[in-house]
Amino acid sequence: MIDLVQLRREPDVVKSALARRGVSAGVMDAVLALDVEHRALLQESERLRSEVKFLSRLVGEARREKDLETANQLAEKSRQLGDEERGATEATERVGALLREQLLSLPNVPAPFVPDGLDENDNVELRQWWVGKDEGLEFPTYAEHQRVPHWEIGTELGILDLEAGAKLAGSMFPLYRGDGSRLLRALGFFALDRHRDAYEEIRPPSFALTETMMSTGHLPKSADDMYAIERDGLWAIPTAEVPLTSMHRGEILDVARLPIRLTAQTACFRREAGAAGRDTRGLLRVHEFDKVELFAYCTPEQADGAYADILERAESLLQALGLAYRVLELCTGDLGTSSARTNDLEVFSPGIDRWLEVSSVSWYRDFQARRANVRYRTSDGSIALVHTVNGSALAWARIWATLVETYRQPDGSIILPDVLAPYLGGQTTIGVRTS
RNA sequence: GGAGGGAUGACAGAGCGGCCGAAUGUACCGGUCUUGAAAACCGGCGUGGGCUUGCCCACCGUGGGUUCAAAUCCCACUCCCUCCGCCA
Repeated sequence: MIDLVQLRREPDVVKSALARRGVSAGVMDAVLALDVEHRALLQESERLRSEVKFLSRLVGEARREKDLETANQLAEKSRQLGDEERGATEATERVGALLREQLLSLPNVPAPFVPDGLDENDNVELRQWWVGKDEGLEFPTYAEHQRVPHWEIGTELGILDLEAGAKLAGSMFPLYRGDGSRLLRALGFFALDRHRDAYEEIRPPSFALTETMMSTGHLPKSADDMYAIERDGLWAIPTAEVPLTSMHRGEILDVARLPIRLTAQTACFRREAGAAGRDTRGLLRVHEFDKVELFAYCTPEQADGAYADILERAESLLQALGLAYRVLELCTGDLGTSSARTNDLEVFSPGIDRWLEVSSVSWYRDFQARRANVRYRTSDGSIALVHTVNGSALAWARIWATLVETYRQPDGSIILPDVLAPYLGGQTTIGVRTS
């Protein structure tokens, strides 16, 4: 949620910032008008309330002095005012709810340097990385045996069984088996271990309350993109960002504790409601995938550092795995609702000849903290909203796909990067022919 | 799933219709004293909102209700604790 006080104080600044994200001036003016109306109603209902309280005190005093006649008169007057107040309060709440609803639907103010644009085509590529780039090597040319899509490799080696997954839960619910399942497990352990030096590992619930979903901005906007368990009022989390952002909901943190850095691997559930028919093959787009998330609660001053650290860690994982990738600065049109700035990492998948998003690092400024009411006490005793920053490191389904394609050998087997060996009992090959 | 007990400020813990936004203690901040510290003493010490910046309003788990007036009474829900049952 954006800052209403700021909107009130510098409407033109906020208006022009949100105009970059396609919010019309008319919408903003409507919000401002609601705010004016709300405050006027609030003043009136508070005035009435104050009077009722004052009269009630007099009733008590009159009673104590046994002046029942005065007491009854005052009580009658107070009752009338009370009726009036009830009406005023109802109106105030109705307008307040409307205002809040409008405010919740507004996106975050983008960082000044975020490029203008309509959609993903206007994102700006910042850099690319591949093995040997520093030594002057060109972008890798992939051989024929690497130009095989992962779903074919998976079937051939018996490590990915999409039909079995579909049988159990419908299409786009993958089932990994044998060494494929072990590889997935290894990737998660590998990443979590690398973040252990600075991030506390969390294993949160996979479901969250509506209130929790509101905090991150996933509700009310993205309800159709999430799985709901209506009977119990729960939603399946689309990312660990959801529980991590709400871990300190409603708290006032001591500034000495900041930044609080957390990491978690969870299953991520996505209905992909708007993506029917797109990227349906293999692991490109699935309803459930595992992802390690990095997260930080911090002061505004710490936000840049926290952001850089998360981005660096995500890149470092890709480099350790030897996968070619590029870094994008998302344009205003492709930015998530809650985000002020986002960098996507896309890995190059040779089997399908495409860049695949495997990480998204975002700075939310105080947008989520305002919804979730996460604050901190500064050294001078005042209270301010924290900033939240998070990023994936990494989303494993697409990494899994890219790994088996990139490291496929002429004989069809896979030789994995050595860094994974400790997590695979020393094994680095899949599908080696022993004969 | 059954029975009972509970939820009050950072923490502990009073209050159980009327100056109660809330006693008291601890912690914390400032001061006096001291060479310094501790102790002692004095003062301060929740959050959010509105406007005429001095006042007003809201908040005692959550949501309703009763009343002139609710932390206090009634109803529902949530969570925690104890016991029983079931269970990986």
